[in-house]
Amino acid sequence: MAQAKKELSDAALQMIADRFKVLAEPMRLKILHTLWDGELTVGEIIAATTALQANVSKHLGILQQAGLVNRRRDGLNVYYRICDETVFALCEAVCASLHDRLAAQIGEITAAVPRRKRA
Amino acid sequence: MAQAKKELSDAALQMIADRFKVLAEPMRLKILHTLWDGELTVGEIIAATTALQANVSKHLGILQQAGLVNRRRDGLNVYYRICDETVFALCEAVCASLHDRLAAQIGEITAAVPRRKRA
DNA sequence: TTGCTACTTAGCAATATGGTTATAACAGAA
DNA sequence: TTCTGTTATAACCATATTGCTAAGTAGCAA
Repeated sequence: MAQAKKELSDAALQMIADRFKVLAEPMRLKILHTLWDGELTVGEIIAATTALQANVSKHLGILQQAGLVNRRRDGLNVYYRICDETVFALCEAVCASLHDRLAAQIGEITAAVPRRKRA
Repeated sequence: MAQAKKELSDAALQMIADRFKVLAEPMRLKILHTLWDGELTVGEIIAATTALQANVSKHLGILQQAGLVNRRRDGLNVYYRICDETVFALCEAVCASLHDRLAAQIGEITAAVPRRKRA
């Protein structure tokens, strides 16, 4: 998995960090989650997230500027969709990692707990 | 790639965002980069990153709390190493995505540039 | 034009974070 | 013990970000 180390300039590090930063907000993840199965209008995203319209719009702008979602106007509605496939892989990798970590912690604490009704 | 959508609680979204947030700082990425090939002491990391000792120590603490690096004391020195393999995959996926996006933008702007010495 | 709906942007307050400096804690040697 | 080298923590300042409210823009219909 771990390839040989390559040189990384400060500019490159900044770009990578910026990409992670876009994904580092629960509300943006929630929005991406609503878009998981396909494109939606802003109104539909607002309804699905129960967030204020101005916030959703701002976050969508950030996601678009990062190149993660695409914008399409159709009459009064604006449709957004995920256009960067790595979003799925990134989120799933993080979820898997978090799961593994918590599972390991459960194992450790379980061993320390006096048996009460360990199934 | 995109699996069927699952339910995600706010707590889950927060955990995922927190993980991304840990990776969303250039200095932490730089530290992880120095650890790419194996464990190093704090002093070695400081030398490799040319950052202040207090910063490196603080960032290492954040990385450790997130479960991304491991801490091992040996005499006066403390060794850190990457202990979450997903770090590699995440960074490489982001780099690939950034590369693709920039390459696409190059293609678009190239078509708009009056041919000067397009090789 | 006016009016309506859908969405975006501007400005503000509160919170959070990173870098810096200074100090503290830890481990070993003398 | 004292001294030294290594790492961690505390306190502060400056910056950045989020969510909120309010105002503005875009497209369509009458």
